[in-house]
Amino acid sequence: MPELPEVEHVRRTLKPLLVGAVVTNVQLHRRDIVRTNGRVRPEHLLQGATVADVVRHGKDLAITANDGRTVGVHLGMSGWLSWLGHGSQNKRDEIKTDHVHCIWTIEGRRGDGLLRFRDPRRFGGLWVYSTLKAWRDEKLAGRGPDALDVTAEHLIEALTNSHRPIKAALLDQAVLAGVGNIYADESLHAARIHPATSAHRISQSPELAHELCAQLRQILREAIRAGGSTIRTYRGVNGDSGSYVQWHKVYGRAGEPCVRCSNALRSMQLAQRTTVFCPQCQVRMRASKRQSRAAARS
DNA sequence: AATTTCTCCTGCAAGC
DNA sequence: TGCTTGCAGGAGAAAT
Repeated sequence: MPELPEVEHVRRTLKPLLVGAVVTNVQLHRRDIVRTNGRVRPEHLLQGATVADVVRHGKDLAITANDGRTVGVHLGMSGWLSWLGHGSQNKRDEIKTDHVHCIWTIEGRRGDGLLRFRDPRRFGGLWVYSTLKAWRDEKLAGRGPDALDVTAEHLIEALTNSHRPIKAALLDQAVLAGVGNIYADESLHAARIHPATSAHRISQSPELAHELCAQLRQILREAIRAGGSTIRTYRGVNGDSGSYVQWHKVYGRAGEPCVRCSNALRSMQLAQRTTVFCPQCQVRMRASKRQSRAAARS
């Protein structure tokens, strides 16, 4: 389940391998993994191009060429970009050849290799654009700011008058981009906020908004440093597992004692997601009786 | 209009 | 052992 830290780890690994390299061949094994309408030619998927950059916003990735051609990549739930170079250590990749939908042949300064897009569940996909700007304008349309750059002021502004649970708001890519189930739960626990707390309550308290923002950004930075979180299937470009799972305080730990207060962590369904939290030290802020009556009247 | 639920998909694990 | 069932969830569409 690649979220911002996993996608950023992929980007950082991929960038030095691809920038300045030439895409000499493209094999598309499944037409429908490219989500753009119309005919797909190898040139659309960068055949013949020299890679200029690998960029990211939230969970979205883009490989862009010197002439502007850009391929957007979203890993969805089970997407995996892997590098198979000369003398590659990527043994796992050599075994898993099923569900490989696209293979790019790369000739680069760091050596030649194959870049593969594998996605068993196909929640992910590829998008083609003629410019990087088109990717930003179309694919990123409606996305909130990248979670690494989000400010408390933005959260306050975006959550004013929002009455859904704060957890649902954090998962909404229009509010901020890059947070999924793992890092939503982890940041709410770190900030001692109950996941069912109404979002506008956060925006009413600058202190809480700043705390949530600071915890979220710190957790994301630490997770990037650890190479992300490997739950089941996620692997880095070279087949490496993300080690941030060992730092998870709540995700996947229902029933275990809270590291802060030793109370048993609980699990609940929220925004159609399994949500793990500590009922003891994650305080739910409820509306006062007077506010509830006022809300009922309006 | 804001918010929730549904839908897509496969692999894995638990239960019988 | 082999079957069925349930669960995992990103994000856009559909429903409320």
